[in-house]
Amino acid sequence: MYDSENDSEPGRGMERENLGSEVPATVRIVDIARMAGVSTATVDRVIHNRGKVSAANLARINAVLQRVDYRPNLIARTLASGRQYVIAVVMPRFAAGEYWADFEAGVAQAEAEARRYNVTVRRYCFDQYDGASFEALLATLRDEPFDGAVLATLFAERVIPFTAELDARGIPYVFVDSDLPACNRLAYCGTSSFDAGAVAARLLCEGLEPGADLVVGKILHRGDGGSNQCRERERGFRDYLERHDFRGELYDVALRLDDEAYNARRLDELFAVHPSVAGAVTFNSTCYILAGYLAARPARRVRLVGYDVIDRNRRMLADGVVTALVAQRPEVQGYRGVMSLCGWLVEGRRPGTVGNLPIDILLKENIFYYTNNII
Amino acid sequence: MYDSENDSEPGRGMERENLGSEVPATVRIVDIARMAGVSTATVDRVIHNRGKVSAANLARINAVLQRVDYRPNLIARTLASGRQYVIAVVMPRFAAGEYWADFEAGVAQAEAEARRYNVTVRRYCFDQYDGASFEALLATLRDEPFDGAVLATLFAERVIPFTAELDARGIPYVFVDSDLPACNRLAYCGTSSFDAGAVAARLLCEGLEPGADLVVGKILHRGDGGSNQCRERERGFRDYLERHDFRGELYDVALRLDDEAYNARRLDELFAVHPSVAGAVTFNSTCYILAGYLAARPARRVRLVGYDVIDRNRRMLADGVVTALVAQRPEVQGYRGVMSLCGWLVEGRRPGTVGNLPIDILLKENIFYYTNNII
DNA sequence: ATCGCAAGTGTGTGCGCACACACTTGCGAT
DNA sequence: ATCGCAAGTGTGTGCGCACACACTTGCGAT
Repeated sequence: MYDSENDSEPGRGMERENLGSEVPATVRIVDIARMAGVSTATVDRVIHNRGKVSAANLARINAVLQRVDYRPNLIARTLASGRQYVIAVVMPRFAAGEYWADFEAGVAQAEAEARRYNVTVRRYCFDQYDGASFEALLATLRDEPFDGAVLATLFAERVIPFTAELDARGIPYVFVDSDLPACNRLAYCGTSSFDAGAVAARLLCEGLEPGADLVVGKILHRGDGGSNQCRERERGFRDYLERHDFRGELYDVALRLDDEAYNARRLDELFAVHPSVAGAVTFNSTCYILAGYLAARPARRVRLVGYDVIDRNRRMLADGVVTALVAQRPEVQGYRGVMSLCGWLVEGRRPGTVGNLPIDILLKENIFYYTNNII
Repeated sequence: MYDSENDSEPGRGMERENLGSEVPATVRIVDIARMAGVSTATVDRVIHNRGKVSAANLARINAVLQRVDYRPNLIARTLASGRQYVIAVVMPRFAAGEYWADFEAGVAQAEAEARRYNVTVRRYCFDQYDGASFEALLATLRDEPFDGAVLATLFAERVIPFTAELDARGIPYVFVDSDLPACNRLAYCGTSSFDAGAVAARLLCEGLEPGADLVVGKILHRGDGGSNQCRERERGFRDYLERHDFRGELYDVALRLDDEAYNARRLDELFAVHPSVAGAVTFNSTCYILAGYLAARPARRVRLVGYDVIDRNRRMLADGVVTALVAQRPEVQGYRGVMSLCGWLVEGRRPGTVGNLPIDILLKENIFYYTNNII
């Protein structure tokens, strides 16, 4: 049972003398200095490991620190220290309403909060469909000064060697979007892509009759095998089907971002050849492309599951064209990515290494409230 | 497209003189005082509306404030001002693993963060199944000093007159659990209970054949009509059924918290009389009671939907006994409830009045990651 | 014997703000 | 003519900490 009191509070300014061996409610550096019989500067040296302290004083001060459970006043620390930190956020460029716009909203909120701790955020954007642009951006970053980085891991093979450089420079980094456990990251803020694949599979299969086949819609990258995230989701998706004795076929169809006519031709073709298709899935946020096609052909009863609550998907879900969306709180990823780095730099507070976010399920009935995920 | 630069940063300590009519990167009170030709104290009076400023100076200072978009350094403000705030959190008493324990976790995190702004949190707990205990607690609160309150609205009829008292005392308050829009609350942090009822209905009906009947499990309160939250959810639930032409019957069954044998008897009886029952729902977190009964009788194929991811429900969901859970992020409610009040008291930052949280859907496939919802 | 230097140590200042306190001015009451 | 008082106004200090800087001490090199 919980029913505590939690009284207390400093009484600061009242008589703080004559504490004898008592530990005052809130301990300051001067208090420690007095208890250890040294000056505040020496205490400061110990607290910050600046060296130049005699073994005797070091021991004495550490003993006091131990005893009183000193917690520095971060407010005062930030005010006193002019230390400025720069956090680099490496993420895809985006237009309004796209997936990464939500991520950016989280970054922006973190930026506003982190400012008071003398932390500045700097964005570096690349083209998510062009690995070369990412490579070029990394080259730029080699000459940029920053104290920590948030890295979107879309191009996993290129991220990995870069993190080795960061390790060498002693710069901490946090992953978002998908994890690369092999790297020495300070943290990962995102969902388990593999399991998010399984969730999509479950949602898609729920109402499907045994013989049904599926379509997998894909947007091809330039010279790459697709984002790390999408590959992992697909693995999880197929794994689920396998474990649940799915008997149908999966047909890949390559779609284009901005070519509705082309997409319609490809899909018409596919449905003509395979009339048994009764479900469709995309492993990124472009499920609105398939939805747009299906909305115009209501006769085809196709269950459709995709990822990410961007405006266009949201509408299609509310309209009943999309069956379900699986989402991963991009704003939270942006917010936490920056804030976890901020906490580490400013306070030395180490975040949980793998902070897997919940995998959210959105249906027509609950989509309206899916917003406002950051605290 | 986003690809900004965001350079800048103070250069504090460098030459800050000779700024002419330029606005320095970061404006302090002394800067404003200099620009307005007054002392910092006079600026301080204007900023805090302390009065005792001549009309001429007032106008001049306000003009400067307008021009430079002054943003007080909250760090410095907090450090300088010894002002202490107390936030009262009025919530049900709980045991580990119960619903309100999650809420408390959020309160605790907020407490830790708010401490640095000289904000103290004080809990006041009542018995959620006993309206009289709530009434008694409110009586206590009349003599307690606090600067803001977070109120769980289980006993709506008793909360409403109390808020009138708070209004009279000029104390801001925030609702959690369920909203009471008629009150003058600073904010509401929680889900739309009505729509959360609809979500449960959708999840329950999804795989149900037309003629199936439903059971509604309830825990009776002492001398009350059930919590506001539960009543609203039930309204939403029934509304959904009506809108979707549900033809079956709904049978209420009154269960007891700690009397397994009793519950089994009542349920055996009910299923004997109504073998057509194929779905069950509870409108609070006690769905594990029904789940425990059904787990021991695997022959009955009953879809079961409930609320809140407490340990016992989580286990039953993972085991496949519970079909789905609807959840409302209690930790976030606790966290935001306190923090929104904190922001208001310390910074004068007004939160959004109705911050409806997302309505979360948990299935066997995504329950594992449902944790860690606070930032 | 003298100097340089590393290892220790303490004093003083400022971060931006809030607020206590002292002070000035002018006007009405006596 | 003098006093009290309200309305304005400014100076000074401290919140807890970081850090620049000056200083002392002792030892090895010359």
